[in-house]
Amino acid sequence: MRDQDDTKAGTVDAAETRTSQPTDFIRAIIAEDKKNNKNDGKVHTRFPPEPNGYLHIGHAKSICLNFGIATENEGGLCNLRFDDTNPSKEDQEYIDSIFEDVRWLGFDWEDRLYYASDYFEKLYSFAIQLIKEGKAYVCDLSAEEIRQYRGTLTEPGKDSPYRNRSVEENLDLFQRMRAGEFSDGSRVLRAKIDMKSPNINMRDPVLYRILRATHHRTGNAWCIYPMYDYTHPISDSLEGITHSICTLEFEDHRPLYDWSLGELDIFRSRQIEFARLNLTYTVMSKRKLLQLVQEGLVSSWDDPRMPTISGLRRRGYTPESIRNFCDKIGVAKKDSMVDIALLEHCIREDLNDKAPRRMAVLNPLKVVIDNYPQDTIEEFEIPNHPDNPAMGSRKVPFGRTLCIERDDFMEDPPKKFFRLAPGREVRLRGAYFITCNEVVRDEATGEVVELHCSYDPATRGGDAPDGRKVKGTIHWVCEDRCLLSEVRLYDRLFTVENPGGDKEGPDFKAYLNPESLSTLRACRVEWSLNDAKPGEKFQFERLGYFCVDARDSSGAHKVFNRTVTLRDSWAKIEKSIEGGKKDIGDAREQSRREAPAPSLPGKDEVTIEDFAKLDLRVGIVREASVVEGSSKLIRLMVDLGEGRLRQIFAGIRPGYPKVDDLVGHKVIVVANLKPRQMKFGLSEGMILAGYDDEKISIATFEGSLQPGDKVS
RNA sequence: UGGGGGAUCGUUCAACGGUAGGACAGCGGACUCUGACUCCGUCGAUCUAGGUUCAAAUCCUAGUCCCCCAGCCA
Repeated sequence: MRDQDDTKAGTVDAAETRTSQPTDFIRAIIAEDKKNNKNDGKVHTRFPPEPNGYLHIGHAKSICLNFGIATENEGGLCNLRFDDTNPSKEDQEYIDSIFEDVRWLGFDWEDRLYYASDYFEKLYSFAIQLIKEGKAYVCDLSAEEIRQYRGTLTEPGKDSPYRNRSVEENLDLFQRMRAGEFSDGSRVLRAKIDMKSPNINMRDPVLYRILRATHHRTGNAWCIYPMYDYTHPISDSLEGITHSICTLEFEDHRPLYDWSLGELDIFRSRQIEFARLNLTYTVMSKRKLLQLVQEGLVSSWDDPRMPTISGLRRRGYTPESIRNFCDKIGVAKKDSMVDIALLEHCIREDLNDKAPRRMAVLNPLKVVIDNYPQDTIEEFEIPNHPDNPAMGSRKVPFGRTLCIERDDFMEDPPKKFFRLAPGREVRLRGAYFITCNEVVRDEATGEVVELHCSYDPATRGGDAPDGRKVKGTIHWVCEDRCLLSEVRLYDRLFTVENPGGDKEGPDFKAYLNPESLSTLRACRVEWSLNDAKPGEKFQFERLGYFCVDARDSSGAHKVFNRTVTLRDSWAKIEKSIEGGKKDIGDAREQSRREAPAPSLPGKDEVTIEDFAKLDLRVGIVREASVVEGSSKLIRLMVDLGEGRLRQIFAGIRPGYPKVDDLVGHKVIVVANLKPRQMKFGLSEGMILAGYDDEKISIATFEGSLQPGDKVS
């Protein structure tokens, strides 16, 4: 079994690991109920997955909530119950994965494992009871007819012609449904409630359908299966669930939930709804995740790019980090989209303390230390953690030829580059100072293939006795004493924040990130990693956190998954240089060095820093139309390369009597403006334009710049 | 246009008639044998319009916007 150590966490007390005391409206309700001694002060929750897919981080939120509430309350309990009422979609494989995932997350249902299918017989009896009391009837309408009779959102439904069958006939028919006398879909059992209810769920909802499918637990014992809306409240009630916590979309099912318990006059569980978790740059619906798996867009449910628990586990996430994340996101009723950066923060926070440090070179560049003795290997004792001596140390071999990261050398470096360059001295982490003397390139391609350096023997261990400092420390491995490994670099699965957000327009798969996985097969990693176990986690210094892939590694051949990069302030500097902010950056430095510039009379000044906050982007006008009811506004739909168009209202109609002329123009858009709600709609940006009292014209662009490119 | 929900910094969660606070992200700086970590600083919000009140994110009225519901799925 993999990740044995993590699995042991199965007995942790979630209340103990809680770093703060989050309070939310659900816990407030429960506290209030306890105070009033409702249910004799007992708190009993449940986590009720349907075994038709793998659990994902959204389920983790629910698991942490339900099990968390149980452990926080004296005597509180949380059941695990499979909501297995639809055999056509469910599978034992999913059940097994759910066991593993819940346990791995650190929660324990003890002896309280239940299946809705265990209640089939009781559910049937309750149905008989409803029929006898005239509260349910067998309906012979086809699925299509039921839909028509149901009415619409704005029109009431019509009573089924079978609604007033006698109790005897209903009883007979329902018993024969169970006995298998009727074909699939030919009849259903419905609750008799109110076809005119404004709540569609109350328009005589279906309770049972005929479905000949082999159930993963009950086999072929049944050919009628109860519906969720009927099964769930009764299951909760039978288990004595005091607080039945579910997601927002079930809010308007609550009247039916309450109806079932009320009409049957059994223990009243209370349903409470909260907003499900959405995470940026991923999808969270089981349907979409299943699609990714089935269409081979990812390798499996536990592909490390998946937001599934098993994917996160394989990626190198720890249960603690996920629990902590669930604490931090809170619980509320507002639809929300949590920044995946918060998840990344949580795993960094955890692994920073736990992960031993190692050195690994992903894109090797050969370095020869010319003044180092031939055929000599020495060993450095390097601590496993800079702040925690208790984590010990390991020996790292060093020799005349080394590998360093290609990115750690630049022939013509910009000012802020602190790493190796011709004539520069840097520290090899834990070893020596070296100075680059010569660059060897491939004659044909011009590519740098080797560096010749000299080392200072006096700096052994990494410090210079003369007190001289170096700006940079880089990591390295000994070329003759290292491991050749495969490293998989993962990035976000989608290129847009909300890939499932388009109701019209492209399918979510159109936004898959083609660079979500890059596999490096010629990485040089430090010798000691030879002993690394599947699932074991490390920090590769200066690169990120990595774990040994539990599926594809074998003794000699190791595969490392990058869990998450380290925070990288150099990448930001680099990006700002490339992104065309260079001029502004330099100007910023300049303005700091120089005395304040003389003020311009009569003008309100903004600083260069203020101006730099504007995110100016190239946009292409795709649509333009006049705004009825406004003499000035034109409504523009502008392409900023974001995979959707932005609506922008611009007061430029006086300059553009023929709005169609605007279509196709490249314009400059202030892209990071807070959207403004206008009378005519939301305006998501501004277009730069020039004007005097009479004329107005927008600033347009020629040339090869593309939508979304930066302008400065 | 039926019913059910929801609107607070860029994001997310608080504040329950009495100083709008935290976390993440951003920005700036200090420190550093990881451009990591840590530390310090900083930016930044109550959907709109009225009303009640000494005092409103919170109460009232009227709007606006967003989400969910017409499976014999859950």
